[in-house]
Amino acid sequence: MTAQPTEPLGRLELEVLRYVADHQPASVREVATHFAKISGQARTTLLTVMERLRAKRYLKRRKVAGIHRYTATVVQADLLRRMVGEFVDDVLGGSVSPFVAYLSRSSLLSDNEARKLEQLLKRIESREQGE
Amino acid sequence: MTAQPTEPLGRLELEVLRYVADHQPASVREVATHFAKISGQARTTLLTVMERLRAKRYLKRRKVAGIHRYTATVVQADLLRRMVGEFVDDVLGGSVSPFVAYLSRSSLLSDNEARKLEQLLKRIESREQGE
DNA sequence: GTAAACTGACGACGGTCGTAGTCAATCAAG
DNA sequence: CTTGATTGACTACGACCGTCGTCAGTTTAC
Repeated sequence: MTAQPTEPLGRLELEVLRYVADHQPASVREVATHFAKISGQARTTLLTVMERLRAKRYLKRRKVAGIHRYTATVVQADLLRRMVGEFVDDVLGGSVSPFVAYLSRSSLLSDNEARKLEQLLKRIESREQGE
Repeated sequence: MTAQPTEPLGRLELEVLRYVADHQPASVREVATHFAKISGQARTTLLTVMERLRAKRYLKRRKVAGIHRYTATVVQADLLRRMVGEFVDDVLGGSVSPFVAYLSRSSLLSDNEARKLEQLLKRIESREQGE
């Protein structure tokens, strides 16, 4: 396994990384145009963020026709999965049940589904202890 | 509903808040002693963090026998649920599937359970679209 | 080929957070 | 009481991050 980048990311950094991952290989201009539209940042802001992402090894770039095109160094699914793990550890203190509580009340689930999920998670929780 | 505090929290702030919530009403000294043991911070660091938490309305305090005792203003379960929501929105971009991916590979689930979970998720995802 | 547009390197700044020291006030012990 | 420990207000500082301007170099369009 190639050494994964592990530095923490800020909110915008994360959003940018996600956007790039979904539109690779992306130029600064493209990304900047997108974020200008949805949240108004200046082009250089995105340039900076993308370069920081590159310094942190989440992005790499290569010059194509005089313009840098950025791509993610990590498969997005892997990244997200790892971040879920960090979140569960750091924020939820290792317990997964708040997630279920969230899902249960999010109106994304029927009562029946929520019950099933909770059952499932109960089993998980009991195993979680011995970590 | 009483206006919930909504400011973002840093990692330590969160940990402290959790600790206080689990040991209320807690004094600075108690909290500081705990964190000194597990991560080595100075007493004044905890004082600062707890006061910031209070400024953000996550903690309140009252003087008992000459010493301030802090308590959480929010039920921990509610707090966690809300943070899960923020996490899902900000980090996962509104989709719950990375969470399931995490669970599936966390060896906390049997293959069979993972299958069930993924089935459940599929139903959720199809509804998630129109949010 | 000259002007206009675009690109990217660099520097900067303010806010937040983790960190902690200083110092004054308070409390407890002799 | 006087003294030593405890408590808490205040100040500070560095790292990180979101933010962007400037400016020089490059590419494009006449």
